[in-house]
Amino acid sequence: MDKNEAYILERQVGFVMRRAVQRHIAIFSALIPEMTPTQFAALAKLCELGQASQNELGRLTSMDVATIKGVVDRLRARELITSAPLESDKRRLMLAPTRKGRAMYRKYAAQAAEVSRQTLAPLDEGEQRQLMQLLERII
Amino acid sequence: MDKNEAYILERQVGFVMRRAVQRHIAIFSALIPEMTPTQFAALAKLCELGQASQNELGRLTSMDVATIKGVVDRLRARELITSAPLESDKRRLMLAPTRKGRAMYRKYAAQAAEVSRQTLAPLDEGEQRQLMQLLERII
DNA sequence: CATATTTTGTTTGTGTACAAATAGACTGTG
DNA sequence: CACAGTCTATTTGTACACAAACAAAATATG
Repeated sequence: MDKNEAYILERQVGFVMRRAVQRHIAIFSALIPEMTPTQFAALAKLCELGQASQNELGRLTSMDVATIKGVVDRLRARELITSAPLESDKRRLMLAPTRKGRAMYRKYAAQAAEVSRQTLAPLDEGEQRQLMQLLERII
Repeated sequence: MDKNEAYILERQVGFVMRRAVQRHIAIFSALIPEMTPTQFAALAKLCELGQASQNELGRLTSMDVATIKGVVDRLRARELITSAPLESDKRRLMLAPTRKGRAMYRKYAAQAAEVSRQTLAPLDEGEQRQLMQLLERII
């Protein structure tokens, strides 16, 4: 059994990424305690689009059908978005941000960018770009 | 409102890391459907240590007290680890892998390394090292 | 047109992940 | 010794994340 064959947990990408995500979420919830990264992502994308079906929003934010349903339910419960079945396609549930939802998005967009900055703060600008590019390639 | 100030979800570290983790987990569960990355991490660390308290194992695998409890419960239910209160400190729950647990670890250690390889496959060796080093710095 | 297939959404079950509250055991200090 | 503070584990509640099974609606195809 070669020493180099040893499985070292701390050197596995999955483990390191999981920890990096944990730190990121901690930073997020310190700066934006009002909502989760996931909820903000859905709200931000919906504000960007103006409107979208639940399924569409899920695809664009990388959440599966069950996950996006829960996120949408919670956003709607807080009156940040509305939902209504589409007349022309009764399967689809069209979502749109409320005035309150758009205000919430505007209020926290800068903070959310700050979350990214703080997450990447240990790196200089070139390294930040590098990391982002490398991450995008392993998606 | 400057265009450069726009919040673009797809360019936020948190979002990109979340997607990279999703892909990693998908690769993991394709190669090792028998257990989750988290369960394997706990088992691997426990096999490396020989034994550890639940709390210790949680710290070493970056799982909080509630999370490690659930993971330990499931590993114990599958008879991959044992647990027993420590005589010299009755607060602590000492864990150890069973023979079956060690066999499971040995069986999948190579596969787990392969999961890391496939996750990083889009990158060449230098880029892989770079990514790992950058990730470690933002933990 | 009729039906097979696909798409959208819901539900259920399992598994992380974390906050907060609780209880019991230990340790340190007066 | 007493007891305040700390450590370990448990419990409860909330929130992703995904698989699988289901129903209803739309689309494709023969």
